[in-house]
Amino acid sequence: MAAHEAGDGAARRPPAPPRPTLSLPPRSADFAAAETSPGPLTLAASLFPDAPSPSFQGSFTQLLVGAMGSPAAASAPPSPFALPPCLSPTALLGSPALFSPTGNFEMSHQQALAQVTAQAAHSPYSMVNQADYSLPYSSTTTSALASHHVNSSANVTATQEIPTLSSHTCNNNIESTEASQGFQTSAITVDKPSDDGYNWRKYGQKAVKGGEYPRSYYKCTHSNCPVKKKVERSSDGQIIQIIYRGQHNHGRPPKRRSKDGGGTLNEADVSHEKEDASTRSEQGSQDHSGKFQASNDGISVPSASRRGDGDEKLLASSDSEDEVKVEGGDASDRNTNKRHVPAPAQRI
DNA sequence: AGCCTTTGACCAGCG
DNA sequence: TCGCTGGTCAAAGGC
Repeated sequence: MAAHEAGDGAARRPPAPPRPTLSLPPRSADFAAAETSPGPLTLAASLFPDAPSPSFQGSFTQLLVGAMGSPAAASAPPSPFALPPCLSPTALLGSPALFSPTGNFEMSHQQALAQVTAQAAHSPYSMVNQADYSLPYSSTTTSALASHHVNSSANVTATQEIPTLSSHTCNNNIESTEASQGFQTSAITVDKPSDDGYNWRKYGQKAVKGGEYPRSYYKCTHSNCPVKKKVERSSDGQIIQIIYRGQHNHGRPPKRRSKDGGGTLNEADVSHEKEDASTRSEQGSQDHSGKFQASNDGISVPSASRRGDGDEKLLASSDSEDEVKVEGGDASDRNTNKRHVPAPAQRI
């Protein structure tokens, strides 16, 4: 491999042809919608018109921050709970059980943890049964979530793709409250960051955050589909964070990989396909009326070195694009070092 | 043959 | 203005 690497650099780049796809305004056009959309709290409020926005917002933010395990949350009630995919903010929002009629959370973090972990246990995000989920969380992310559920911060920060969540599944699962139940934490890590039903092409990898976590960049291979995702892995290859950007402008393609028993669309696929269609149209309106944008770096990455370290920024910051962030693992000790290049990401 | 991964370089935003 | 950092490109190779 060194062969092509050697001559890869400057010779590959002729001097100056502007990159067609990159000659976009800052924050590429893919995410243009994000910039014109209201922030997360706006949507939150729109989802819960009955909820007095101030208290709701505060609670919502606290939940997010608490879930993220960010420094800001450290001073909050102990909140070592992890949000599994199903409990993305939107899922939470869509889960009336989590809210009092007044819009306040009625759950403690511990309660939430119980539900969360229960969902993780029941979640289909497993290597065994990787039924397609609308929200493309990786099985390995789930593994990370599960294995770290006690003391980790699994972040689910959602913006625009949230409507593709299979909230019905989540809500069903949320009924199960046995946190200790069935944590078959498969430590299996696959190179495919997530078999979410969509096809992804990796277009880049970079060591970020001091090189602790190699981040991989994926694009949806569907033509004209703007969706991208970033996948961060821990040194042991486990996915610790997935960040989705944009919306799929197409349905889930028929499964091609038969690795996990696929090959044909199973029932879940079909149902999600339908759901996708419906949620997409829903998204369309949502994009205009209010984009869920709880995600921002300040929240999702508990780091003192991140730009923006105040609660206010956590609340107000909305400069991130359409992102759905899934984070697993223990982030408590991240971001401490300056860049150092670790051993290359392990191939699994 | 076509698709995907790898990987160093380039580019832009930000402090 | 400069350096750092994150995001992306695109050739080469693999499957």
